[in-house]
Amino acid sequence: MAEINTPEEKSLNFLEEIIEEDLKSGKYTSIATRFPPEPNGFLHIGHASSICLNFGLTKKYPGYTNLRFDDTNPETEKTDYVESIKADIQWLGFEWKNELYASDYFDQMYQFAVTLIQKGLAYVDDSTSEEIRAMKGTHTEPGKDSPYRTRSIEENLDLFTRMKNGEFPDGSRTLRAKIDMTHTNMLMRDPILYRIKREHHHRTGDKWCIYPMYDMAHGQSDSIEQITHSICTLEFVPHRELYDWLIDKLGIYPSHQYEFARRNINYTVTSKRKLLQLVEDKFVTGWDDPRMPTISGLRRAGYTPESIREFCDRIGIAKRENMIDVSLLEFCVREHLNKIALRRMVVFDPLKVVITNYPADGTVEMVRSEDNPEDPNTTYREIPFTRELYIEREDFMENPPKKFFRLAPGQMVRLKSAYIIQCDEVIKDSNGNITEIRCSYLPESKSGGDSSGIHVKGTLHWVSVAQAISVELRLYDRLFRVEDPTSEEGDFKDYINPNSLQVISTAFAEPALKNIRFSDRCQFLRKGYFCLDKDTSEDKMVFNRTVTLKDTWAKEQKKGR
RNA sequence: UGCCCAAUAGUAUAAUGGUAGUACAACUGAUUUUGGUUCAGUUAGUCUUGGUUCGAAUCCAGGUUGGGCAACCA
Repeated sequence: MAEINTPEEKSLNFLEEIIEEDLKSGKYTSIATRFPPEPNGFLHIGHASSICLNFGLTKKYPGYTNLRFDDTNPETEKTDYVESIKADIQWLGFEWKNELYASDYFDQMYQFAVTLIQKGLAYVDDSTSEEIRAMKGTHTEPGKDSPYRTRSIEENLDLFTRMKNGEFPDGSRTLRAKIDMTHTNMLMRDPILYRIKREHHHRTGDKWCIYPMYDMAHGQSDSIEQITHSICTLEFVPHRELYDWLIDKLGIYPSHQYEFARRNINYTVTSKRKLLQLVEDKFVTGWDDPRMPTISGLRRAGYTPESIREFCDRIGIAKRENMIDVSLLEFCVREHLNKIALRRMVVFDPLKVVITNYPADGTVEMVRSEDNPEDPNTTYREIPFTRELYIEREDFMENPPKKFFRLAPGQMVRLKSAYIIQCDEVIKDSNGNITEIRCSYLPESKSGGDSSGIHVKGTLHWVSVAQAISVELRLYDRLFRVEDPTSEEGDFKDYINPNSLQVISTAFAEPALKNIRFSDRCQFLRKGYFCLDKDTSEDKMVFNRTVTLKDTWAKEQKKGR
């Protein structure tokens, strides 16, 4: 990526400030961060923000970022998810230093637990989960000590070993930290460190029947990897006290946890649980459905890594609750696509136009049009122009309102890269439906050599009937009809946008579209940005709409109504 | 009636005791062979009450509002 070396005027976010201070004071000479996904779902746009943050920090400052799968709950975790997560991070354009797993450290974590027992800081509790909950107290009442809290170190050591050896049934015993049952921070009221769970682990198989809890695993993994800045979301703030307590009592490398606010985006949801529901209940076709806010969904929709990185960069990071306008994401992708997309003409809803003064002998005239007017070195493609064309049905009105710059009886428009035409006659069927428009063209108005002296306000996209190829279009819109489906009454699924997908099975495209590859991005003139979908087959090309073009005319019409 | 975190235009984010700025959105206008792009402009903000100070978005105190915390989830 060619970064322009302008003087750094952009202000630092609060983490960059902390890091610069740490570097300046000599606390660290380089930093280490990690991205710690749990492999139990697909990555979404919120994760992209965290990825850009963690990897971005070590791109900006000396250091590196590890990818560490937080796989301490074998019940929900799968290798499939590991693969999709890796692919998504790479697609976003980031490289991790080491690919690691919390499960790599199970032996060390077990030793840490033993150490705590030996120091009299952990004990085996025989209480049921109901009993533990009951003794935990509430926000306003202190908890009560478990009757097993005073067991001897020897007994705890023996019991914990036997827990590991599989001598006790699932859920019958836990290892708990011995802290303070009256602590104002509920997490410090003797948190559970280890539980018995006979579950096949995606990496360690059946080696273990006890697994560490998040608090016993995360900070310890950070410490083992000597992570300097462990960045997580705000809901982990109360965990920091326990994070620090464990590192302190264990006397291991002091990683530090910092928290930022997770990013929320309107008109969508970003909770793995809800996303999973949308997939399972078939509201979408899969995790990579282009309407999903997952990285794979955005990728399939045609978003570019550059545009997502730009978006994450623009929204920044902070510690306050937020709801980001999805229009910023759309702005970022339009901004990038405008620079790189190949211009093509596709008619979504055809209306036949016959140029009555054009030769009726089957003449095919090739006109030239730029692939991208934004590119000073643009290439060109040839488009066949003939007597019979299709234009967009919405581009013609028999009784147009004021400011309608398109085709209407007696009105003139330019056909992009071709000629100016004038509408002479409207042909209707017996039901009064318009079936054809008869026009005349101005031969001297050809693009590139226009000597007609006539200026028209409207330019239309078009395709030649005989040479048109038919393609399928999938027009995606936002998944929800309300900004925040989670805060509405009832189930969030009640607020799904019923028109989030419109399929046009036969649209008419200029022949050059045939040569489009999967890596290409297109702008269908006046319609939006599109990319080839994986459902494309030998007989039919399928295109997904990434985003529409800004449409001030549509806005104008809405105001009128 | 606990503990923790936060509060700046509609949205997001700067200003780190000294001119409240930027981007998106919205709205005007100019340019345009895409009603796109580009360009120019407009609207719009420090939660509240006190205090410290020559001076407060910033520091302090009280209040208000929003969020998190009582899974053998992460």
